[in-house]
Amino acid sequence: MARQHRALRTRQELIRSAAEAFDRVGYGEASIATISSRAGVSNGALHFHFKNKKALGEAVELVAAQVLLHVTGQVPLRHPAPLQLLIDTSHTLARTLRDDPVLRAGFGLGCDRTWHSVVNLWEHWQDWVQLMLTVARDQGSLEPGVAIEDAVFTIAAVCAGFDVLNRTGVEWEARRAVTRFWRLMLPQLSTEAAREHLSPEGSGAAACARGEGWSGYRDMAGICGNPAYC
Amino acid sequence: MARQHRALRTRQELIRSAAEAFDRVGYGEASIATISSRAGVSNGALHFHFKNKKALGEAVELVAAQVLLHVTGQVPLRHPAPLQLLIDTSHTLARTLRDDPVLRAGFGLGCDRTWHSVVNLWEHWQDWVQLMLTVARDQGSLEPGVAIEDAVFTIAAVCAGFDVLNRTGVEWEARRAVTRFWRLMLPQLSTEAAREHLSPEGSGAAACARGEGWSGYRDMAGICGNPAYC
Amino acid sequence: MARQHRALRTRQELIRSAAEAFDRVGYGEASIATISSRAGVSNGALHFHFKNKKALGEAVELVAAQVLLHVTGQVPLRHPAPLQLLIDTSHTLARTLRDDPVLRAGFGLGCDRTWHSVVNLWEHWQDWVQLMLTVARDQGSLEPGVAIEDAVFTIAAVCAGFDVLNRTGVEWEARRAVTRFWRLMLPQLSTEAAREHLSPEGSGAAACARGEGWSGYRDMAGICGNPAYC
Amino acid sequence: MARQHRALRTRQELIRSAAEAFDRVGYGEASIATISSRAGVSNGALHFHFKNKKALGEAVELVAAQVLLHVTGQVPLRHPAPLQLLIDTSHTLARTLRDDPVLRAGFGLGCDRTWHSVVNLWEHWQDWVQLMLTVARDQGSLEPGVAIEDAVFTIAAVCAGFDVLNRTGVEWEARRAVTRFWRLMLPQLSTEAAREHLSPEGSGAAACARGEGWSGYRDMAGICGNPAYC
DNA sequence: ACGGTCGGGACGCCCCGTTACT
DNA sequence: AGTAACGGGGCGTCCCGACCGT
Repeated sequence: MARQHRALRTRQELIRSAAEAFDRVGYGEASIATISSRAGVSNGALHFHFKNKKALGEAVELVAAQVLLHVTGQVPLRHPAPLQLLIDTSHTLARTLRDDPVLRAGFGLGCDRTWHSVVNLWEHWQDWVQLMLTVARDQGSLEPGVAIEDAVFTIAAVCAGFDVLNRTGVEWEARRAVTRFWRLMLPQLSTEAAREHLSPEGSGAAACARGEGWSGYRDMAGICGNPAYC
Repeated sequence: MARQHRALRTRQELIRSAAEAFDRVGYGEASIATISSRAGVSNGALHFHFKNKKALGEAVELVAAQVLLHVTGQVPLRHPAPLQLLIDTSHTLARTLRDDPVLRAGFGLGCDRTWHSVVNLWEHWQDWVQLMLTVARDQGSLEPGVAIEDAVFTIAAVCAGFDVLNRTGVEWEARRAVTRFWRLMLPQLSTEAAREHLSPEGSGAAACARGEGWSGYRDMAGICGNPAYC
Repeated sequence: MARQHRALRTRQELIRSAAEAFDRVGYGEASIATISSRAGVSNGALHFHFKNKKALGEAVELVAAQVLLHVTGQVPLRHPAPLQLLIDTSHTLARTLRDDPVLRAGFGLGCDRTWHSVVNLWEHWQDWVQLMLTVARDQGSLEPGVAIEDAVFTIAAVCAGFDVLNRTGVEWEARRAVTRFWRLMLPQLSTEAAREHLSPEGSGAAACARGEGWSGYRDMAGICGNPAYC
Repeated sequence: MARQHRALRTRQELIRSAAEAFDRVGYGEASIATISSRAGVSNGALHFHFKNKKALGEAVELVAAQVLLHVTGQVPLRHPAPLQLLIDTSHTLARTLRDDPVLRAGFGLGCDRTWHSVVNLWEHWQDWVQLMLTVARDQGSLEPGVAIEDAVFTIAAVCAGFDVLNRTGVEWEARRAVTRFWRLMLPQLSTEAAREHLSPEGSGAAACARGEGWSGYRDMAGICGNPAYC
């Protein structure tokens, strides 16, 4: 039992270390020697837990997918303000993307030519955005003139773009960039009536301002409780 | 003289081959053996023209920068319709990005963790967008309510996002995606008066529909005429 | 435990093989592929034990230094006949230099333009000669007229010269050459009284004649017991 | 004719450059690219004059042999003071060895494991020493007790040793070292009568003190007049 | 004749992912 | 779970030749 606990920890450390390495230099350039040493275990230990480098990469992707699911949360089909939820979640995504190496690695692997993804996180995100917009339309808070597909593409692209631009070293505060986007897009998207109850900087702004950022591996530990991945 | 011509050809082939390889598997994973063989020359020839793999990467980036300059063209400070020019150029960029491996490689290197860029194409593009919006504002065709910076960030991010989404394997037609974006954004950006003269699918739509896509290395040959880069 | 024994053997084989290669073609020309194959292990095994070719060279030098220390032995400050000890040791050095590839490689690296030494064996030897002559002077068996420094330089140079001349392919028996030198030099160096107890061909001549040459890697194994070097 | 003159110059530059390179890093490590560039010509030019690297090495060795011949000069069988001539020449050799890269390279190649010599300069020198001692014996200025062979070996070894020790980076002034050696050896070698006319520091000491060192490539140019070598 | 430009292969060193055997 | 070892390439360098100007 105690031993299994230790093994779990080792796997988590390995996944974290791998994610950081993938995020830093990409999948291909990340050496498993570095990964294992940064995780504080030996080469042999890594190959005990993960057959391959590929298996390790898949594990990282799967955990990242879990994290993304955790960010989007359970989608209430009858949410009172779906557009605001969309805004808030986009902010959370940007923040998590900044702070959680695993999630960042997961999205990074998605456009890493060195790696063949098994899950497409951007597609997941895109689907979720589409779902929210559909809910908004049903609920009547979406401006009738806009085509949902147009909005979905645009929103997904912007999020992906922020991520890329982050990687290129351009200096900007992600939070502000997202706010800027919504400020510009919101009037176009929402009906006049709904607009005044929406805040582009996120309704949970206060919480964020208090510094409640990424919650560390506490969450991932929960996710990793799923024996299938860790 | 004839010999110089041959060397020039070799360099161009090398740059093209390198760009394709970088685009396919990223800088780090692209082996120079593959690059040289795909260019139809030997390893020795490659190292005769480029001291390093790094030097090769820099050459690709510089040529890509030239291509981008060629896409954006000379910016006429007194353009009759800057917003339309912005739209058209964004379409051209998307198309070129789809068809020209060198440009694609150039942007790809920008977010390749394996590579340390010397030029930031996204920044160039961002600057150009900002310039156009500023011109539009001066000219009065930009809606007074929007902050230029908000728009710049959004537009740049969308373009980058389209590029990334392309890489992730999501299937969509780039042309349509760009059009979708402008259809959504334009009403917000332009004044009522200017709006009716703007077409989100690009004013040169006819030309594009005729299949006048990327013109091959004819252009690059011209660019490479500059002895500083090739 | 048994594994450590195997690793030790591998390292020893590698050092021996490297020394032979360095001695044969010099540091720069000695390919690590040859070294590892001649040691009966793979390329990877070599790099497991030695980070670099440089590290391998340093190991060879350090082991050679140990061997030299073993040849000079513990210097008894109150030796009954320091001059005879000097003579005997010079013979031993010449013999070991002929038979032990590691020591030969160590001295060879010292004047290999391809290699930057970390220890200077010739300097060590020179210091030891100086020490012996000083002891001889204190003891009164050194002719008062000779300056110690003159003798040190000469003796050191002769030893080095024998080594070089060996390498040039000139055929001569080292033993005889050393004897010739002492026969010529001894009358000048020692006092009349001491002279008749000194034999230029070495006091252990009988042992040498019996063919008790270099003892193989038995000694080196002992030296390599020191975990710092092997 | 003028062209031939130019070609001669090129060959000389090449040989000089090669000698310096060989002396610096040894034959194997000296790249012909470096050699040709340091000579101010292109790779192609080098291969026009010398078929391959080996031919270049042989040329260096032959020129060095010429230089050595120039140092030893014509041996007068009836020299008034052969021992003094020996001393003087050994000093000249040491000085030239210090100053002339070609000669140094020649001797260096002799013990370069990377290179298979075609001429053995040390043997040449050894033969010359033997000749001088024989002349001295005939003339009666050599102490009857010493065996010529003993002396030859010793003297040759000392000279070679000085050269090696120089390479190892031990700091000493060559001139003084040679003097030390003769001061020690001379009383043993020469008859009582001859001894007082011999100076260990060389009879041409004054000239040397005036700084008349190595005469530059003026000599080599003469030597290289021999079309067989250059 | 003399020499420069361009290109071809062959290795050399090092690193990496992976695997047996404890 | 860790130690030791394997084999495959990757990059860079090197020696050389083929071809073309003067």
